[in-house]
Amino acid sequence: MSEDKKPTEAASGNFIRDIIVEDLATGKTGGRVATRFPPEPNGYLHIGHAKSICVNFGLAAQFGGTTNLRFDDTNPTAEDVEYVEAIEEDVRWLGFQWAGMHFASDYFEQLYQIAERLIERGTAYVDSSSEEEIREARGNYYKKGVPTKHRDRPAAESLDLFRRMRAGEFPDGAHVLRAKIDLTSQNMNLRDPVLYRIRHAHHHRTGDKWCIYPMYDFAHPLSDAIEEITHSICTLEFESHRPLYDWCIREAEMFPSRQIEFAKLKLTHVLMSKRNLRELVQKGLVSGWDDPRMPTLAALRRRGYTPEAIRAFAERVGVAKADSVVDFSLLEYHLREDLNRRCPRVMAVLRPLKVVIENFPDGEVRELSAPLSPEDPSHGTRKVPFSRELYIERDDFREEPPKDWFRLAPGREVRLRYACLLKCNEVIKDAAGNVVELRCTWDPNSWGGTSPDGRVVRGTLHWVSAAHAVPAEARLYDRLFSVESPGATEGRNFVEELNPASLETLTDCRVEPWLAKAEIGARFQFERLGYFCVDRDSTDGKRVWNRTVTLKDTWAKIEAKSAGKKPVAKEGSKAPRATAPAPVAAPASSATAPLPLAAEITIDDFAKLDLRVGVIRSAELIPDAKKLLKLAVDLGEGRTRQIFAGLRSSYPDPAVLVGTRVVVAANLKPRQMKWGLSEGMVLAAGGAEGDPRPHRVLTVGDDAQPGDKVR
RNA sequence: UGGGGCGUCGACAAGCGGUAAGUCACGGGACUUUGGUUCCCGCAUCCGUAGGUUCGAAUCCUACCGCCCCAACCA
Repeated sequence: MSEDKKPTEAASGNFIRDIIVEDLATGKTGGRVATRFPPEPNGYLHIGHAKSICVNFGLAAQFGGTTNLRFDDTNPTAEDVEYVEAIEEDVRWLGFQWAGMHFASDYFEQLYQIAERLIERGTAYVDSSSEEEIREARGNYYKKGVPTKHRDRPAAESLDLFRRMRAGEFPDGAHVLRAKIDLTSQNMNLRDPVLYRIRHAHHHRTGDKWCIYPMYDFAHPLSDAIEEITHSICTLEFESHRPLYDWCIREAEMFPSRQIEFAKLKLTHVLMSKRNLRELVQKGLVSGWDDPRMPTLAALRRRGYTPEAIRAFAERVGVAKADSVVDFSLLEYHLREDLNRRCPRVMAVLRPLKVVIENFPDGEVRELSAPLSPEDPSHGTRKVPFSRELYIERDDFREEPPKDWFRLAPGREVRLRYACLLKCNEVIKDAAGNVVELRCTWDPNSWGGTSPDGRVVRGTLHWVSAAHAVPAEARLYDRLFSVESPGATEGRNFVEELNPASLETLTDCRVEPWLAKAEIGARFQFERLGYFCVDRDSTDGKRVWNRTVTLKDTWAKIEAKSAGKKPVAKEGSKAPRATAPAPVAAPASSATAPLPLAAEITIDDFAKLDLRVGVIRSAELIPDAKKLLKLAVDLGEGRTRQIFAGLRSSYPDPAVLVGTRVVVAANLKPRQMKWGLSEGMVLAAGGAEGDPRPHRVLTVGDDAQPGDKVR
């Protein structure tokens, strides 16, 4: 990279960048970089397209090049103007500007002329066979293709037919123009691919001017060539089309655009195919293409995602050729990062619980000035009213607080953000026993929220003044699917994998008065809750707030962990069963350490494990391994299995394990380790409280026989 | 019974013969008037497997294994 045009961002390179740098160095493209984003206007753009947009526009921009927006509108029966406008809007929203906007249909005349030339040269011919006949003659992966009877028809005859095809003399399917390449090619795309077909259909741009339309494989390379695109970046599935791409350009003797393929973006917990998305819409499982739970750009925009976050995400994901599925949490990370930087902080109570401050004068209203961003003073401040009756979040009060709880509870003291310290004296319940009100007292010396005497108050709660807060609706969105790969499980429809809690609508929320006139699309952080934006369903009287994404919730994690810690099977417990819905020991794929249950492992996954009773016949330390023990486990299979388990720290003297009846995941793929093959995994659980040992193996009663199934 | 592509930490992903970057996730800690942010620390003796070449291999060679794509008049 000795020349001036090098990547501006020193981020790790990618292979396309390398190719461009190389091309620039050798002057292959005349020092020019031109890319294009070529959507077919037959649907809405989604997050997967966003990556492609970022790659095309990003790469060109990085090298001072240009990017065209080109609609690949060669199939009139599938396409519509409605989509071209939506696509334009999405690209613009993402923050990109195209150098030129084109349509493949603009080139129809040119393309037609090229086709005629091919016929004259004898490299294309009109085939009058039926679709089935052509398919049959084309052969398959193992059978070479054979010519149809029209392959050697004189050029003049083909030309005449082709002109009459254009003139509309024939019905759909009567003839087709084919490239004459190689019927015996191992690449099916080269077995005389169809170049033109007859379609008496109205085109969204050319109207009824044409009744023959070029195929993608013909139109795409030539459109690239016409626009002198230097690097035509597309996805992996077009790799085997590249020889045809090159053939078309060579035969047409045009600008040598080069096709480069990369892996398209896939995300966990998300369905991206047009077919699946349409099904969600048509079945009414979502409210529409821009339902904030959809992966379309229109939906993400409505949900409150920012273009910056999506671009940063795309950059981080990288460009490579390996099929991959990116963690949804990576997208959320970039979203939060951007939102954290830009959003003002405000207070809103989603599930109100009334608090009456008994020692605060009735009717008095104090106003406090609170910063809109504790970190960035440039956001300014706003006024927040404070009075005798407030609302706090229901979730912030527990009558019987768990361990480590530092929010409100009877007799406990918390801080009301920016206001004061507050102590709960009494809990008022309705006839049904529901908590309906808290009677509290405040410390008048703590105004502002400071501790007057240095006493430590760990919890800080958000709140609103009951009389001043404005009612609002909140739509709490979560992932649409509860499984990592929706639709991937055999025999199960993705509809069954929808997350039943993907939308929770709360209609009785209260937000601080400053928010009463927030504009549609405006984004805020509701302190301690998440990022929200105003939905277009809002009315003057009532705003509707979309939750874009929650804040990270360490407390939820702590609570989940302590709930999961309840032992499913204690050491020496009798029955060989692990019935708890939240098993504490998860099968680590690496068998290097029995981990506490990782959140990604679902109950379904756990159910797939074949858990069997095994008796440890020998156990020894591995001299050069920090964590591993080498076990020989008898599963009643007539031999022992060798299993490496990360239990060394828990059992410094492995001899005590010999003879122990343990639970073994028997159907895991054997894993080759440095010291040999590990053929399974011994389940272990986190130690009981106070137990210094990190893990204990799950054991079963003496009556269990090696090989017994554990349920 | 064919052709093409790809296999590096739980997920992405650098690396291009000189001895495994980074990010997310995860775990631990500091700080904190958001259990947020921020900041520290930890997290692949190993690069699908097996051989080979080399002083030296994730990088080169060979074989094997696994996954993805291709037999539309879709794009």
